[in-house]
Amino acid sequence: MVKELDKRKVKILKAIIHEHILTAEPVGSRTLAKTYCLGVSSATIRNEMSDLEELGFLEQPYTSAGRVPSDQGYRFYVDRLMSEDIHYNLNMEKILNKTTREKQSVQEIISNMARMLSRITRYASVVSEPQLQGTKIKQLELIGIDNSSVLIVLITNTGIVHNKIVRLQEEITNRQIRYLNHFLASNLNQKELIKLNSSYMKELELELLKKLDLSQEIFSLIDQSLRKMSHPSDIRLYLGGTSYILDQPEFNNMENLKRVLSILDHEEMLRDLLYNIPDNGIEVLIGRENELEEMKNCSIVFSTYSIGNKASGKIGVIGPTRMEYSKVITLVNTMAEVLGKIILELSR
Amino acid sequence: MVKELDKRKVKILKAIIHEHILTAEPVGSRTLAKTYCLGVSSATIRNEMSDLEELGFLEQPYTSAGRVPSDQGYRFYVDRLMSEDIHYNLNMEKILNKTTREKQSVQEIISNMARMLSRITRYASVVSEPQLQGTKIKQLELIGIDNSSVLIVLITNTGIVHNKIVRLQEEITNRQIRYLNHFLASNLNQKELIKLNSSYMKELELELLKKLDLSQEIFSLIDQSLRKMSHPSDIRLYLGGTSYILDQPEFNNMENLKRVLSILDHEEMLRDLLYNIPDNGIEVLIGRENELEEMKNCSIVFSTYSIGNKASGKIGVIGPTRMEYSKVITLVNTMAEVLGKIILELSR
DNA sequence: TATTAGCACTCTACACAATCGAGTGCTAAA
DNA sequence: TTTAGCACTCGATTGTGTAGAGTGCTAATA
Repeated sequence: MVKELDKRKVKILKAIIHEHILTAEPVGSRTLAKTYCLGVSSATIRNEMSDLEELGFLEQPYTSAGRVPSDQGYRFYVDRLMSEDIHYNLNMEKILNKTTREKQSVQEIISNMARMLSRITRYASVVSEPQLQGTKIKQLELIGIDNSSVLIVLITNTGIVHNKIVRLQEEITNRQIRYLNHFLASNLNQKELIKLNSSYMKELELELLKKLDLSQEIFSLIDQSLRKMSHPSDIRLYLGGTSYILDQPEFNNMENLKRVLSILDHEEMLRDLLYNIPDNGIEVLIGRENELEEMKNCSIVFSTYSIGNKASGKIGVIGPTRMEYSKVITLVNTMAEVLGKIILELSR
Repeated sequence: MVKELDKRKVKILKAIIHEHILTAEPVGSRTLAKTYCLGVSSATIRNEMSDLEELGFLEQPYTSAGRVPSDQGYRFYVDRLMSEDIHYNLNMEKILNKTTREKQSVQEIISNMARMLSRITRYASVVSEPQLQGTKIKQLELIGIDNSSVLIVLITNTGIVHNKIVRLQEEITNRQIRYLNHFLASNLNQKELIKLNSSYMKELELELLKKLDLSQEIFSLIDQSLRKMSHPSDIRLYLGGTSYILDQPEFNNMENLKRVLSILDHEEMLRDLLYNIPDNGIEVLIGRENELEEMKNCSIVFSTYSIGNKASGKIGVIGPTRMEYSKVITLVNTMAEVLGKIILELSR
């Protein structure tokens, strides 16, 4: 689809993108000729720029202004040009390892990661907990609170703890709870959450009822809770650095700003956004490439972190289209890797 | 300290405050004379306004502009004048009761409360979990995860669940965990968290070690975790409607906006702010009355919700100084009451 | 003595014009 | 094919004038 660009066009496009990322202003041919050693005059550059615009890589805010990279321009940059720029020094990994490998719960680590990521990039960051879908139950245990309510505690092999209080219509004894715990431990521990479909659960229920004189209420509540806890909407999101958005000149405009912040303010929207990102490695959505009209001036750089070899959670950054892609991408990649490793290690 | 104002001055001050809350603009004498039936001419109002300014209740953005209420002006309004305005219809309570009393955990209810509060007031809202300080342990239970790590689950009588994974240097058997659970249940359940000072815990530790062949490690970890879980910094805050701030004309100015949003972005700051608010009923901090320079253009209306008769958590609103105090105060009050009641009911 | 009409004055906001300058596109020469 | 040169465009900036809302003061009035 994309026509090949000759070498000089590529060079110029790249220079324009660099300059624009730096200044946030439209880039003109003279500035370009002066500050970058392109070996041609501004007139030539002008002609090339005109071509690049026609090809869709650049945009002109108004006649006789400089050019600004289009979404397609950034896309080309990210896909083809950027790799040459990645010199970003990544002993980062060591630093991350050190600072996060203190005695912390997985959830604390994730929250810290979000904070760090936004502090380093100066963009807003979002990190999700590991999905429960792909993970196994490490422990499922009931704790009796009083004679008609119990706390269901789910610990996954990824170290995430979920809990839910359920209230029963009828009473339950400690003996029954002990039996249930025993039963659940032997039938559910080490099972993958995703395999607990309703037919399997039905089977278990029947088996349980044979052995224990207890109405089906408690079991169906456990079933429901498990379903709820492993539902995407129960996965927590951690965000950091929302207010960095304000530092970006493109959001000096109240309209744009309001749009973006209202998305970050609504967790369910954010969640939708994340879950529409495919799971394969790093994913960059530039401008209108994401489906939210409100985010048309934003780019989204997200990676899936994996625990072992299971796709698991998302980590990434939301910033203006004029983003420092090379830095952000390497950083997000590294952090995704480190996060996956840390959680894996903790879940050993 | 505050000189008594004669009746007419009060009437005028009140009119100005009303008008300014409505329009967000400086209020002039002519407008006032026309729209409010004050029975005097604009000239008289001018004189009175001049006096009110001298007394510190009004401010003038620049010579020959209208007047704007000062912090002191709002303070006077809130303390002395507002009560007459509270007609805000509060079958609210019923609505809240209905919508929130579904099967939800305390944490979900709190989070919903924050959302509701901001949606109704159109200001940013913050709700904190109940403090752990004043509450009792309902259950403290260990769940073995593998032979060197356990999950400590704390359930308070207010229905809040905290948990923490601890990793041990040495191994621990299921039998030991069972014994520990038994021991903890009989010694700690129903105890107030605040009474678990170190001497009491020391005592328990000695007693435990007599009976169980286990190093002191696990017990001191439990002790630490309890301390950490009941520490203020572990109490979660739920905020809602951050982006409503953008709708307020006083925050069209980027500087102000950035200041406020960066506070809302930093949980620890917010926490400080909340914890400096005294615990007696509703508290209104107007403009510079709060100690954060960044929030000098904001007012804070917070109430402490109580569970039974124990002061417990905070619920409230952050908005511009030009706030609809009467509405917000009644609303926050009601929500605090309802929230307290719901949690009490759930913790029965 | 308190109130008010009247008036001069102040200051912002807004609209309009002039100017500047960075940038373009085109043309013709190298 | 490249480039120097030039006319042209258009936003940003600056300046000027005006309208209007508001004030404070003074003198007249009840």
